[in-house]
Amino acid sequence: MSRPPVKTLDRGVLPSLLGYALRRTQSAVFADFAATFAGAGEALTPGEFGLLVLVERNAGMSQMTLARALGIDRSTLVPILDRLQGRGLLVRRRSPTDARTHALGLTPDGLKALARFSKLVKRHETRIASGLSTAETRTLIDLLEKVRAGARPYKERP
Amino acid sequence: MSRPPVKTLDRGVLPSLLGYALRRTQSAVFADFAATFAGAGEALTPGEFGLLVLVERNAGMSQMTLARALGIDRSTLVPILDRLQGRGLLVRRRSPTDARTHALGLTPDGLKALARFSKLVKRHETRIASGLSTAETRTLIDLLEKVRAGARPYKERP
DNA sequence: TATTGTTATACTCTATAACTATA
DNA sequence: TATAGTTATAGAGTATAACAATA
Repeated sequence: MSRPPVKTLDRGVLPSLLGYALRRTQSAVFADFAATFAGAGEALTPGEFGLLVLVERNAGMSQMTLARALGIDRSTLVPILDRLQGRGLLVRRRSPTDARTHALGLTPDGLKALARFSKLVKRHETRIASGLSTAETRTLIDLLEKVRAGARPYKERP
Repeated sequence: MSRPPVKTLDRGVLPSLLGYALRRTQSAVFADFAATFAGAGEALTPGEFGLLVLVERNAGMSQMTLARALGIDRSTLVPILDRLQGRGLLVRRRSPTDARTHALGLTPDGLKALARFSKLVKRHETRIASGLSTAETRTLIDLLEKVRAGARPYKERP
Protein backbone atom coordinates (compact mmCIF):
# COMPACT_ATOMS: atom_id res chain seq x y z
CA MET A 1 0.00 0.00 0.00
CA SER A 2 2.68 2.45 1.02
CA ARG A 3 4.62 4.16 -1.71
CA PRO A 4 8.39 4.31 -1.39
CA PRO A 5 9.44 7.66 0.02
CA VAL A 6 10.50 10.39 -2.41
CA LYS A 7 13.65 12.29 -1.57
CA THR A 8 12.61 15.92 -1.51
CA LEU A 9 14.76 19.00 -1.39
CA ASP A 10 14.07 19.58 2.26
CA ARG A 11 17.62 19.43 3.44
CA GLY A 12 21.24 19.36 2.45
CA VAL A 13 20.81 20.60 -1.08
CA LEU A 14 21.07 24.30 -0.40
CA PRO A 15 22.35 26.58 2.33
CA SER A 16 19.07 27.84 3.70
CA LEU A 17 16.18 26.88 1.41
CA LEU A 18 14.44 30.06 2.34
CA GLY A 19 12.95 30.47 -1.12
CA TYR A 20 11.66 26.94 -1.05
CA ALA A 21 10.10 27.28 2.40
CA LEU A 22 8.49 30.50 1.25
CA ARG A 23 7.05 28.87 -1.84
CA ARG A 24 5.62 25.89 0.02
CA THR A 25 4.13 28.05 2.75
CA GLN A 26 2.68 30.47 0.23
CA SER A 27 1.09 27.55 -1.62
CA ALA A 28 -0.49 26.15 1.56
CA VAL A 29 -1.73 29.58 2.57
CA PHE A 30 -3.24 30.14 -0.85
CA ALA A 31 -5.03 26.81 -0.60
CA ASP A 32 -6.36 27.76 2.84
CA PHE A 33 -7.61 31.06 1.47
CA ALA A 34 -9.45 29.28 -1.33
CA ALA A 35 -10.86 26.66 1.03
CA THR A 36 -12.07 29.31 3.47
CA PHE A 37 -13.96 31.10 0.73
CA ALA A 38 -15.29 27.94 -0.91
CA GLY A 39 -16.52 26.76 2.47
CA ALA A 40 -18.60 29.93 2.75
CA GLY A 41 -19.93 29.64 -0.79
CA GLU A 42 -17.81 32.56 -1.98
CA ALA A 43 -15.16 32.66 -4.64
CA LEU A 44 -12.28 35.11 -4.54
CA THR A 45 -8.53 35.02 -4.89
CA PRO A 46 -6.10 36.85 -2.63
CA GLY A 47 -5.24 39.08 -5.58
CA GLU A 48 -8.87 40.00 -6.13
CA PHE A 49 -9.29 40.77 -2.46
CA GLY A 50 -6.24 43.03 -2.51
CA LEU A 51 -7.57 44.79 -5.58
CA LEU A 52 -10.98 45.40 -4.02
CA VAL A 53 -9.41 46.79 -0.85
CA LEU A 54 -7.22 49.09 -2.91
CA VAL A 55 -10.18 50.42 -4.90
CA GLU A 56 -12.26 50.83 -1.76
CA ARG A 57 -9.54 52.83 -0.07
CA ASN A 58 -8.73 54.87 -3.18
CA ALA A 59 -12.11 55.45 -4.78
CA GLY A 60 -11.85 57.12 -8.18
CA MET A 61 -8.37 55.83 -8.89
CA SER A 62 -7.47 55.11 -12.50
CA GLN A 63 -6.57 51.75 -14.00
CA MET A 64 -2.97 52.85 -14.51
CA THR A 65 -2.66 53.86 -10.86
CA LEU A 66 -4.16 50.56 -9.78
CA ALA A 67 -1.95 48.55 -12.12
CA ARG A 68 1.13 50.31 -10.71
CA ALA A 69 -0.01 49.67 -7.14
CA LEU A 70 -0.48 45.99 -7.97
CA GLY A 71 2.78 45.75 -9.90
CA ILE A 72 1.14 44.42 -13.04
CA ASP A 73 0.83 45.67 -16.60
CA ARG A 74 -2.22 47.78 -17.46
CA SER A 75 -3.24 45.26 -20.11
CA THR A 76 -3.21 42.48 -17.52
CA LEU A 77 -5.63 44.44 -15.40
CA VAL A 78 -8.32 44.73 -18.09
CA PRO A 79 -9.76 41.17 -17.95
CA ILE A 80 -9.49 41.15 -14.16
CA LEU A 81 -11.61 44.30 -13.91
CA ASP A 82 -13.96 42.90 -16.57
CA ARG A 83 -14.66 39.92 -14.35
CA LEU A 84 -15.15 41.93 -11.17
CA GLN A 85 -17.36 44.35 -13.06
CA GLY A 86 -19.26 41.39 -14.54
CA ARG A 87 -19.91 40.22 -10.98
CA GLY A 88 -21.34 43.63 -10.19
CA LEU A 89 -18.74 44.44 -7.56
CA LEU A 90 -16.90 47.24 -9.30
CA VAL A 91 -17.59 49.98 -11.86
CA ARG A 92 -15.56 51.96 -14.33
CA ARG A 93 -16.87 55.50 -14.52
CA ARG A 94 -15.67 58.13 -16.94
CA SER A 95 -13.39 60.57 -15.17
CA PRO A 96 -14.78 64.12 -15.41
CA THR A 97 -11.30 65.64 -15.27
CA ASP A 98 -9.44 63.39 -17.73
CA ALA A 99 -11.51 61.57 -20.31
CA ARG A 100 -8.70 59.16 -21.02
CA THR A 101 -9.02 57.54 -17.63
CA HIS A 102 -11.62 55.55 -15.80
CA ALA A 103 -12.53 56.38 -12.24
CA LEU A 104 -12.77 53.04 -10.49
CA GLY A 105 -15.12 52.41 -7.63
CA LEU A 106 -16.97 49.70 -5.77
CA THR A 107 -20.70 49.32 -6.27
CA PRO A 108 -22.98 49.13 -3.22
CA ASP A 109 -23.00 45.37 -3.80
CA GLY A 110 -19.23 45.47 -4.01
CA LEU A 111 -18.99 47.22 -0.67
CA LYS A 112 -21.32 44.68 0.93
CA ALA A 113 -19.39 41.81 -0.60
CA LEU A 114 -16.08 43.30 0.57
CA ALA A 115 -17.42 43.37 4.12
CA ARG A 116 -18.24 39.67 3.87
CA PHE A 117 -14.90 38.92 2.25
CA SER A 118 -13.02 40.78 4.98
CA LYS A 119 -14.60 38.58 7.64
CA LEU A 120 -13.53 35.50 5.73
CA VAL A 121 -10.01 36.84 5.30
CA LYS A 122 -9.85 37.47 9.05
CA ARG A 123 -10.95 33.90 9.67
CA HIS A 124 -8.32 32.69 7.24
CA GLU A 125 -5.60 34.86 8.77
CA THR A 126 -6.51 33.62 12.21
CA ARG A 127 -6.27 30.02 11.10
CA ILE A 128 -2.91 30.27 9.37
CA ALA A 129 -1.47 32.10 12.37
CA SER A 130 -3.03 29.67 14.83
CA GLY A 131 0.26 27.86 15.47
CA LEU A 132 2.04 31.11 16.31
CA SER A 133 1.97 33.42 19.29
CA THR A 134 1.23 37.07 18.67
CA ALA A 135 4.91 37.83 19.13
CA GLU A 136 5.89 35.12 16.68
CA THR A 137 3.46 36.44 14.10
CA ARG A 138 4.92 39.91 14.52
CA THR A 139 8.44 38.49 14.19
CA LEU A 140 7.48 36.53 11.10
CA ILE A 141 6.07 39.57 9.35
CA ASP A 142 9.14 41.61 10.26
CA LEU A 143 11.50 38.94 8.96
CA LEU A 144 9.48 38.63 5.75
CA GLU A 145 9.81 42.37 5.23
CA LYS A 146 13.57 42.13 5.74
CA VAL A 147 13.74 39.41 3.10
CA ARG A 148 11.70 41.50 0.74
CA ALA A 149 14.06 44.41 1.28
CA GLY A 150 17.06 42.19 0.51
CA ALA A 151 15.64 40.84 -2.74
CA ARG A 152 16.62 42.56 -5.93
CA PRO A 153 13.91 44.85 -7.32
CA TYR A 154 11.83 43.49 -10.14
CA LYS A 155 13.17 45.67 -12.95
CA GLU A 156 16.85 46.42 -13.04
CA ARG A 157 17.51 49.91 -14.30
CA PRO A 158 19.09 49.63 -17.75
CA MET B 1 6.32 64.85 -10.97
CA SER B 2 5.30 62.96 -7.85
CA ARG B 3 2.15 60.90 -8.00
CA PRO B 4 -0.29 61.19 -5.14
CA PRO B 5 0.26 58.33 -2.68
CA VAL B 6 -1.93 55.25 -2.99
CA LYS B 7 -3.40 53.88 0.19
CA THR B 8 -2.30 50.26 0.30
CA LEU B 9 -3.47 47.51 2.59
CA ASP B 10 -0.37 47.71 4.73
CA ARG B 11 -2.07 48.47 7.96
CA GLY B 12 -5.32 48.63 9.81
CA VAL B 13 -7.38 46.59 7.39
CA LEU B 14 -6.71 43.17 8.81
CA PRO B 15 -5.51 41.65 12.05
CA SER B 16 -2.11 40.40 10.95
CA LEU B 17 -1.76 40.58 7.17
CA LEU B 18 0.41 37.52 7.27
CA GLY B 19 -0.93 36.25 3.97
CA TYR B 20 -0.30 39.59 2.34
CA ALA B 21 3.27 39.85 3.66
CA LEU B 22 3.87 36.32 2.43
CA ARG B 23 2.58 37.13 -1.02
CA ARG B 24 4.62 40.28 -1.40
CA THR B 25 7.78 38.64 -0.15
CA GLN B 26 7.26 35.62 -2.34
CA SER B 27 6.83 37.90 -5.34
CA ALA B 28 10.04 39.80 -4.60
CA VAL B 29 11.94 36.57 -4.03
CA PHE B 30 10.65 35.15 -7.30
CA ALA B 31 11.80 38.29 -9.11
CA ASP B 32 15.22 38.00 -7.51
CA PHE B 33 15.46 34.37 -8.60
CA ALA B 34 14.62 35.34 -12.18
CA ALA B 35 17.04 38.27 -12.14
CA THR B 36 19.84 36.11 -10.77
CA PHE B 37 19.42 33.60 -13.57
CA ALA B 38 18.91 36.20 -16.28
CA GLY B 39 22.05 37.97 -15.13
CA ALA B 40 24.00 34.77 -15.70
CA GLY B 41 22.43 34.17 -19.11
CA GLU B 42 20.38 31.25 -17.80
CA ALA B 43 16.62 30.80 -17.70
CA LEU B 44 14.89 28.70 -15.10
CA THR B 45 11.99 29.05 -12.72
CA PRO B 46 12.03 27.99 -9.08
CA GLY B 47 9.57 25.25 -9.99
CA GLU B 48 11.83 23.91 -12.72
CA PHE B 49 14.77 23.94 -10.35
CA GLY B 50 12.79 21.99 -7.76
CA LEU B 51 11.74 19.49 -10.39
CA LEU B 52 15.30 18.93 -11.59
CA VAL B 53 16.54 18.41 -8.04
CA LEU B 54 13.77 15.93 -7.40
CA VAL B 55 14.59 13.93 -10.54
CA GLU B 56 18.30 14.02 -9.79
CA ARG B 57 17.73 12.70 -6.30
CA ASN B 58 15.17 10.11 -7.40
CA ALA B 59 16.49 8.90 -10.73
CA GLY B 60 14.07 6.56 -12.49
CA MET B 61 11.00 7.97 -10.80
CA SER B 62 7.76 7.97 -12.79
CA GLN B 63 5.79 10.98 -13.90
CA MET B 64 2.98 10.13 -11.48
CA THR B 65 5.40 9.96 -8.56
CA LEU B 66 6.92 13.27 -9.60
CA ALA B 67 3.52 14.90 -10.06
CA ARG B 68 2.51 13.78 -6.57
CA ALA B 69 5.73 15.08 -5.09
CA LEU B 70 5.15 18.42 -6.76
CA GLY B 71 1.48 18.53 -5.86
CA ILE B 72 0.30 18.99 -9.43
CA ASP B 73 -1.84 16.97 -11.80
CA ARG B 74 -0.09 14.50 -14.08
CA SER B 75 -1.45 16.28 -17.13
CA THR B 76 0.09 19.54 -15.92
CA LEU B 77 3.46 17.88 -15.77
CA VAL B 78 3.52 16.78 -19.41
CA PRO B 79 4.30 20.13 -21.10
CA ILE B 80 6.77 20.99 -18.34
CA LEU B 81 8.71 17.80 -18.99
CA ASP B 82 8.39 18.38 -22.74
CA ARG B 83 10.16 21.69 -22.38
CA LEU B 84 12.93 20.38 -20.12
CA GLN B 85 13.40 17.41 -22.43
CA GLY B 86 13.43 19.78 -25.40
CA ARG B 87 16.27 21.66 -23.71
CA GLY B 88 18.15 18.39 -23.44
CA LEU B 89 18.22 18.41 -19.64
CA LEU B 90 15.97 15.46 -18.93
CA VAL B 91 14.91 12.18 -20.55
CA ARG B 92 11.91 9.93 -20.38
CA ARG B 93 13.05 6.31 -20.66
CA ARG B 94 10.73 3.36 -20.90
CA SER B 95 10.59 1.58 -17.58
CA PRO B 96 11.73 -2.04 -17.94
CA THR B 97 9.50 -3.22 -15.11
CA ASP B 98 6.26 -1.41 -15.98
CA ALA B 99 5.79 -0.37 -19.58
CA ARG B 100 3.07 2.07 -18.62
CA THR B 101 5.49 4.34 -16.86
CA HIS B 102 8.43 6.46 -17.86
CA ALA B 103 11.65 6.33 -15.88
CA LEU B 104 12.73 9.95 -15.59
CA GLY B 105 16.35 10.95 -15.44
CA LEU B 106 18.69 13.85 -16.05
CA THR B 107 20.95 13.77 -19.09
CA PRO B 108 24.68 14.43 -18.66
CA ASP B 109 23.95 17.95 -19.90
CA GLY B 110 21.14 18.15 -17.36
CA LEU B 111 23.49 17.19 -14.54
CA LYS B 112 26.01 19.80 -15.64
CA ALA B 113 23.30 22.42 -15.94
CA LEU B 114 21.93 21.53 -12.52
CA ALA B 115 25.37 22.11 -11.02
CA ARG B 116 25.44 25.58 -12.57
CA PHE B 117 21.86 26.24 -11.50
CA SER B 118 22.62 25.20 -7.93
CA LYS B 119 25.40 27.77 -7.70
CA LEU B 120 23.02 30.45 -8.92
CA VAL B 121 20.36 29.38 -6.44
CA LYS B 122 22.92 29.58 -3.64
CA ARG B 123 23.82 33.08 -4.77
CA HIS B 124 20.14 33.97 -4.83
CA GLU B 125 19.49 32.44 -1.42
CA THR B 126 22.45 34.31 0.01
CA ARG B 127 21.17 37.60 -1.35
CA ILE B 128 17.61 37.27 -0.12
CA ALA B 129 18.85 36.26 3.33
CA SER B 130 21.46 39.03 3.39
CA GLY B 131 19.44 41.22 5.74
CA LEU B 132 19.05 38.40 8.26
CA SER B 133 21.39 36.78 10.71
CA THR B 134 21.82 33.01 10.57
CA ALA B 135 19.62 32.70 13.63
CA GLU B 136 16.95 34.90 12.08
CA THR B 137 16.99 32.85 8.90
CA ARG B 138 16.56 29.69 10.95
CA THR B 139 13.71 31.32 12.90
CA LEU B 140 12.04 32.47 9.71
CA ILE B 141 12.09 29.01 8.17
CA ASP B 142 10.74 27.50 11.40
CA LEU B 143 7.92 30.04 11.59
CA LEU B 144 7.05 29.47 7.94
CA GLU B 145 6.80 25.74 8.62
CA LYS B 146 4.49 26.44 11.55
CA VAL B 147 2.26 28.52 9.31
CA ARG B 148 2.23 25.80 6.69
CA ALA B 149 1.19 23.31 9.35
CA GLY B 150 -1.66 25.56 10.46
CA ALA B 151 -3.04 26.04 6.97
CA ARG B 152 -5.82 23.79 5.84
CA PRO B 153 -4.70 21.03 3.47
CA TYR B 154 -5.38 21.54 -0.20
CA LYS B 155 -8.09 18.92 -0.62
CA GLU B 156 -10.66 18.54 2.10
CA ARG B 157 -11.68 14.92 2.53
CA PRO B 158 -15.27 14.62 1.25
C1' DT C 1 3.96 63.71 -28.62
C1' DA C 2 2.61 61.25 -24.54
C1' DT C 3 -0.81 58.76 -21.82
C1' DT C 4 -4.84 55.69 -20.99
C1' DG C 5 -7.46 51.95 -21.87
C1' DT C 6 -8.30 48.23 -25.07
C1' DT C 7 -7.41 44.50 -28.21
C1' DA C 8 -4.69 40.90 -30.36
C1' DT C 9 -1.51 37.65 -29.48
C1' DA C 10 1.40 34.55 -27.05
C1' DC C 11 3.29 31.98 -22.97
C1' DT C 12 2.83 29.51 -18.66
C1' DC C 13 0.42 27.17 -14.96
C1' DT C 14 -3.45 25.03 -13.62
C1' DA C 15 -7.27 21.61 -14.02
C1' DT C 16 -10.89 17.98 -15.91
C1' DA C 17 -12.28 14.63 -19.20
C1' DA C 18 -11.42 11.37 -22.56
C1' DC C 19 -8.22 8.41 -25.08
C1' DT C 20 -4.28 4.62 -25.43
C1' DA C 21 -1.43 1.37 -23.89
C1' DT C 22 -0.42 -1.49 -20.43
C1' DA C 23 -1.09 -4.07 -16.01
C1' DT D 1 -10.89 -2.92 -14.00
C1' DA D 2 -7.27 0.20 -12.72
C1' DT D 3 -3.14 2.93 -13.66
C1' DA D 4 0.23 5.88 -16.48
C1' DG D 5 0.94 9.01 -19.84
C1' DT D 6 -1.05 11.92 -23.43
C1' DT D 7 -4.19 14.98 -25.71
C1' DA D 8 -7.95 18.28 -26.07
C1' DT D 9 -9.85 21.89 -23.96
C1' DA D 10 -10.59 25.67 -20.86
C1' DG D 11 -9.66 29.38 -17.46
C1' DA D 12 -6.54 32.57 -15.18
C1' DG D 13 -2.26 35.27 -14.84
C1' DT D 14 1.37 37.31 -17.12
C1' DA D 15 3.54 40.08 -20.90
C1' DT D 16 4.48 42.92 -25.50
C1' DA D 17 2.87 45.44 -29.48
C1' DA D 18 -0.33 48.13 -31.83
C1' DC D 19 -4.44 51.03 -31.91
C1' DA D 20 -8.05 54.76 -30.79
C1' DA D 21 -9.27 58.45 -27.93
C1' DT D 22 -7.72 62.10 -25.37
C1' DA D 23 -4.42 65.31 -23.29
